[in-house]
Amino acid sequence: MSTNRKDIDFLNGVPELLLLRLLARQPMYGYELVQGIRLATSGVLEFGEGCIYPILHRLEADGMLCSAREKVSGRSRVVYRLTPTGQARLATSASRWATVVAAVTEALRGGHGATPELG
Amino acid sequence: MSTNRKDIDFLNGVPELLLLRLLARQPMYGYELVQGIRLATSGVLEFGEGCIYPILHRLEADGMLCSAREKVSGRSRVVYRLTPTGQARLATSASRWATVVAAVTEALRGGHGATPELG
DNA sequence: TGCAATACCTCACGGTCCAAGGTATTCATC
DNA sequence: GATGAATACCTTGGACCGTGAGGTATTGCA
Repeated sequence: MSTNRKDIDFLNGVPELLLLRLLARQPMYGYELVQGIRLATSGVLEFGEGCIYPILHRLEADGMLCSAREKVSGRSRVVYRLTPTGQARLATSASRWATVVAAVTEALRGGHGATPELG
Repeated sequence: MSTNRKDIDFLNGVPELLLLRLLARQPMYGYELVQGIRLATSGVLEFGEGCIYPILHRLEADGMLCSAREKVSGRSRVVYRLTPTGQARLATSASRWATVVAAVTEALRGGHGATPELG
């Protein structure tokens, strides 16, 4: 029976990577980042606040980000900035991403040596 | 503290995709698929049996694969084959993968002109 | 005989994302 | 000024995936 399991979406780690990338460009606040990811991917990827906020808190706890309440457009918002540690993390994370993409792409194209003898 | 947590590996759904792809080429048995993924990705990606076997069972339960005990090299092995449903799943899954990769790539390349300095 | 590799399987665990809810403020419309 | 939508932040529960460790049995080699 075909279960009603949702399709796997290949998104493990992607929200964190995109948050780091957006914050490398400029400081932003949480809600703005939720919209920012949608815009940066032309609407293809969209992550809810229940995904984004916990990641922001975790990254800050790990020293990748620092936050500050600031007035933006006359309103108090929690603005996040990338720390040097966070920049390093972005570099390694983006590199890992490229490695995985290259490996999967190679496998999908049906590289040659991929066939151990069945006999 | 920074690094008690393992880095996210971007591998959600990748084992299933690669299994479908390898089986689209030819029938294979479980242990062979474990090695096959390593070979097909030049050793970059490696998934243990604790990852592969459950996926094979689930895909078979969903009608994507069919299995049969067969004699290979004089030994009894569980050989898996891709069904038409599995082939369709491979197509949509590979397409979804390409979409995600394109979207993330777009976001990663997004305007890097300005100084990453505090705004 | 002993040991490694092959071959299949299961389970508990930690981690990630998602859906759904809660609170509070601002803004447009009536 | 009342109403509702959008903004803005947060937490919780659950589903699911991949990992690592374990179990069993067979085969091949020294």
